[in-house]
Amino acid sequence: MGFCMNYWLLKSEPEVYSIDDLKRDKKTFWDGVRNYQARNFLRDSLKLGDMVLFYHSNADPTGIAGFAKVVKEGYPDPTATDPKHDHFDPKSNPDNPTWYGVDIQFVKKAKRVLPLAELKGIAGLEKMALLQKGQRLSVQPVTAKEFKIIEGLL
DNA sequence: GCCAACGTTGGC
DNA sequence: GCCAACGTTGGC
Repeated sequence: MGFCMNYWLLKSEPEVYSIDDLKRDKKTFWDGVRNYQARNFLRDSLKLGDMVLFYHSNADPTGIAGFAKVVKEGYPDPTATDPKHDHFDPKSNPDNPTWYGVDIQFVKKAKRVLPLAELKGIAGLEKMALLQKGQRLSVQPVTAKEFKIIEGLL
């Protein structure tokens, strides 16, 4: 760890699950991702100790609300095969899981939500995945440089 | 609530 | 394999 730590951005609608919910729970299973590209990151790329920017989408304001870290690497998402669950996927097979999640732990709340509109104007973030046109992925890589710029503002 | 940008589905 | 129709995401 440390050596090859990576950084990520996870989006959540705060009305569904906010940074305050994570603060209360201390730790949560990041479930419900049903997009293959995001799934690949969760299953293959998020590693123990990686840092996470917790992003509030569909919110007022939308933006970076806090920090978390990965405390358990990808494992199958049981909500995908639970017919009673909102995130049930009738096509997924419990013997060959399609959908994965990770456990994240609360690190800290941002002093203030850093709004998307403000991120767009910060030097050094021009290439950030979040700011690229049409970027809707709910799990995105962040570079060390981008992470440090944002950390320095919060 | 609107709608652009994507992703997925399914007929052919 | 193409692509139109449909569903979802998410900023505004």
